[in-house]
Amino acid sequence: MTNENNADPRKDTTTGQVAAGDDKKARIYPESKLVHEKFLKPFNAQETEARIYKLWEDSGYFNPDNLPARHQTPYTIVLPPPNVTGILHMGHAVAITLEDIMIRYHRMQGFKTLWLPGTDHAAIATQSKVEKDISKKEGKTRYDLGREEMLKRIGEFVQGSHDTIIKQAKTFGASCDWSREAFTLDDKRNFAVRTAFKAMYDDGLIYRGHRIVNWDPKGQTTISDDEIVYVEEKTKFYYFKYGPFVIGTSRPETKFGDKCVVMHPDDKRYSAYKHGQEIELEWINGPIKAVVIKDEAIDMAFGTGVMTITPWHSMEDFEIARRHNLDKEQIIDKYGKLMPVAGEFAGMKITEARQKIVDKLQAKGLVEKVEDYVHNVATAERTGGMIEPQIMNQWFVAVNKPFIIKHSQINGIPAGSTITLKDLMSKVVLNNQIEIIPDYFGKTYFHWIEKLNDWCISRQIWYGHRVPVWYRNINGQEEVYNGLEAPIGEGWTQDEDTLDTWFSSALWTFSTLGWPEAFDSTTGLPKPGTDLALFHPTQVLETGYDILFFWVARMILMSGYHLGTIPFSKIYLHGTVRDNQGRKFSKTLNNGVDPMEVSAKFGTDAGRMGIVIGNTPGIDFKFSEDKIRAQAKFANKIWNASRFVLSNLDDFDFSSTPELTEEDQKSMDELNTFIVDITKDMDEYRFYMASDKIYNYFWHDFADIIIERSKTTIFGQDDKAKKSVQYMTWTILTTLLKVIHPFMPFVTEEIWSLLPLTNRKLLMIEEWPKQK
RNA sequence: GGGCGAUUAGCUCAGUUGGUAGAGCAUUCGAUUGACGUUCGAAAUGUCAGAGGUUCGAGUCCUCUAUCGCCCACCA
Repeated sequence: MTNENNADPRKDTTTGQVAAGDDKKARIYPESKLVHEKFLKPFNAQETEARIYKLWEDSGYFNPDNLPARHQTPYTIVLPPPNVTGILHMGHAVAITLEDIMIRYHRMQGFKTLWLPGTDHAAIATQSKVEKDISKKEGKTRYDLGREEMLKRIGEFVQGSHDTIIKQAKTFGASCDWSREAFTLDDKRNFAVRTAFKAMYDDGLIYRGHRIVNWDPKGQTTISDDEIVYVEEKTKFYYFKYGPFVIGTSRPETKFGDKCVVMHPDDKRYSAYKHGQEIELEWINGPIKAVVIKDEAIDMAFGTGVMTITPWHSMEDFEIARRHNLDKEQIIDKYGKLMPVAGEFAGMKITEARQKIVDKLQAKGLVEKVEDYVHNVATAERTGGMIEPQIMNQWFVAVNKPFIIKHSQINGIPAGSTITLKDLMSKVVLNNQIEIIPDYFGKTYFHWIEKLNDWCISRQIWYGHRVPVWYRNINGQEEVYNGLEAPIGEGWTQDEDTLDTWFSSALWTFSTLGWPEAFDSTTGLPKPGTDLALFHPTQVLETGYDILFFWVARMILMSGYHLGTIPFSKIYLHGTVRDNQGRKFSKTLNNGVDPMEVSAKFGTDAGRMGIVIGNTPGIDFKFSEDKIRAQAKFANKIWNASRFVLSNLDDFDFSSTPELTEEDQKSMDELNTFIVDITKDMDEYRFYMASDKIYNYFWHDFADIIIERSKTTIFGQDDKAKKSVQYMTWTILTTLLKVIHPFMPFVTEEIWSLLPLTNRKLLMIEEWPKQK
């Protein structure tokens, strides 16, 4: 990382920062009135940033309500709420930078900009993090502590994470309206969740089903299909003699309850066996009776073309059993141990039982052969636990069930029409009401929707929104009640489960803007004058492509259903930030980079610019210190060029408009062309390109050519030409400071504050340069 | 198995509707006591993964192939 060729001992080769206490520069421009003494040293980001951020915060302009009158048209972004599981990493820094660029640009363009911040309680992720910490430090489980104490501990942890996150975001220059900050688990959001749940329950779109779900024995909770991560596993594939058949399996431990042997109806090898025929055979714990089932789901080419089924613990088997109305028996309990049906193996963990079962079958002469086998096993994203499908009572969102939409402003979906949630999700992207950047992610999106099954939303953890359903049992008759509040009467108990964290984040674009209070259910429109009416739908949703399904799609679902609108008109997807070798940042590799360190070392402006240039939407971005270091130099270049321009304006009349020389006029025309070009890039969300052009134009056109050339005139005798060049350099400098500001807000605002301006405003609310 | 993306200078990547190949970092040579301790000028390095096609013209559009990466999927 260090530059070994650099022999200058005064220079810190790691950061490029100049050692303090050297006043050499103080002698160069003692006579220039306009050059503030701060300019006598290189730009000092560390001294500047906190002070400038305070200036912005104190101005109140982060809050759209305080912006000057010219700001009328709303422009809204909701910050993807970071999980309160830890501190922000460079991926968050990219998001914050891009969103801040969008917000600052539009604020300068005169929009009424709202960037609404918040944090996400991240249910499972947070609870399992705190559980791990407690287990490590105190050797206790959540059951030792109990629900109340556990939630208290999580609350304390969350407060700490939250404060760090906010501090980090501010350090990175985020111009969020902190007065509107929200949390996915605060009271207002909880009310929004209960309201949303009830509406969908009443419409039959949320239902309780006794269905097969993804059970995580480690986390002791269900998870949704999207929270599964497939991990390649090398294991054995066993062939067992099963009466007259040979069956293949990778999971001998599930085979106790298998009383059905299934084959394809067209499989000629087994045409002698008829559907429904009973066969007596010797099995693990003695003789059993098995029924022959013919089903087209069987792949004749795989294994022997015959399999037994375990409907309780396999999605596919469950479906086969459902089709033929077969018994379903539980073999494995929720702790991953064998049930009494396993006989002598009961109570054993499946991992240890497997080999013992195979040994027994071997002893009975029932093992045909064993092969090596590589397959993908389902694990839980957060805990890493091996998913064990189980049949359970859980809550689901029905995505394929037709319902009548009450209110709709969505193109092609009139109010009162019958649709499904799936239709809702695909239509708005299909008809371009929502634009995805880059557009090819639309294909991925549709692909996902096509395969989408009902969304399991209940979780058996404690941290989260409690399922707003109450039960009571009177004379063996179960009553179920769903409402905004607990029912009146004796004997009701609330559902123990909590909701998937994405259920509350799916409401984020409108739960943060005053929904449901701000929504008029009679007209189907937001009540006039409310945040909801003003700022929703939002303009852009900027996030990583990795949560397109988890979050983005579900926001579209919820906004469409509850408000009859799109939640945002653009989706900007940034890539994953990787290290300079292209590896993901991870705790095990210990290659993480803390944005705070980047700011401390190179300055926030450099950090922001270095992660924006060349960061194409949808494409993974490699982080490198070299890129940041180059931009730290750029910040100083802006600083020095500003000093030079200022130092030659002592005798300039700022209220004058001198006649320009042909050459200076040409520079002004080129500036205009540049502004036109950049503005187009900004409007079309090509920040990776705009930033690169800005860097090049400032350094290699303005500094290297225009300023260099101006020196002859500045130090020459032609007074008219000098006035012209002074005007031209001053105009280009002030124009460029505005253009750079969204990208590098601190250094530009600091310079702006040192300029001899009349009618001084903060640069952050100056007008974006007009193109001629 | 299905889908998506990438492949451009030594490294990291831009290249917007097709019009003479670009930047940063690294390298080499030179300059630099009137903005720049973080400066300037110049140089070198590319059959734009490969093959075919469309076109007056292709890094860019189409087809196929290769390699790498990612996402999705209940093959027991």
